[in-house]
Amino acid sequence: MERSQTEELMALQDTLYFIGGKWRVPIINSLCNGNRRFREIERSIPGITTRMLSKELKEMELNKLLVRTVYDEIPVLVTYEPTPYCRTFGNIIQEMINWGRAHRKVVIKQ
Amino acid sequence: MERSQTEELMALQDTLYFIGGKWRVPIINSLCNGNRRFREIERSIPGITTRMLSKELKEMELNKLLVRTVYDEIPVLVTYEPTPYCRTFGNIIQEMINWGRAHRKVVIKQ
DNA sequence: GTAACCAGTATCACCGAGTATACCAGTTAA
DNA sequence: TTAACTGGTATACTCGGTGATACTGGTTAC
Repeated sequence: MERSQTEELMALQDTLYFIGGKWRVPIINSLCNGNRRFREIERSIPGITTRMLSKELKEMELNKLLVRTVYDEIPVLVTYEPTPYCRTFGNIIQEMINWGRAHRKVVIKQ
Repeated sequence: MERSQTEELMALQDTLYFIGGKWRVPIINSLCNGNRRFREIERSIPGITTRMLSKELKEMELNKLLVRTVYDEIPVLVTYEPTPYCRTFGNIIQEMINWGRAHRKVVIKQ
């Protein structure tokens, strides 16, 4: 019981660390919703800057959360494809959406 | 479809905003695990400082996530009790624990 | 020819979440 | 009487995540 409480907490904190900042989860969600191109993802997340999106996508590629592909067409075409690993986060995102809907209220954001 | 994607994103971002920092979710988890007293909660979350715990608990009381009760015993006894509203976050926490367990790996934290 | 799109990069600057450390008044156990 | 516990408060500091803004090189549509 004492032991399992500690183990639970560690798992929880790993997940929180993975979530990290403000944009990782919305980006995963956007990818899972079928958005693939840079500007497409950008438009699907109002408020995000190209800088933050670019930074996150790079990190997510390193962490095997997505595959970036450059097609040698003219003009150049770049796609971001979520990996199966990325999609394992789907349950949490769904629960977050459910909770957000259920507890909709006035929330002051900056 | 376009509309529902936006609505989904808003719900998601509300939840992320609610989670806020590093400590809110571990504290909710600790309360849901039955911890009630200040030092008890503090000990259940290695790494947290009294300052952060105090700050979070105050905010959570304002947000009706917990009820703080002072018992006029000697010595004074203070308890923090999670509200039903607080407990609605349980599903997300459980999913986070599940994900963290499944994707256990070396994660560099500071 | 110019405006708008794509896929980003480059700087600069901020600010607040989080850390570190010390302290307090009261109580209890050895 | 000294140490350790309870339930916190006070002060100072840091640092990195984020925002704002501008720019690039190429392409396409009007």
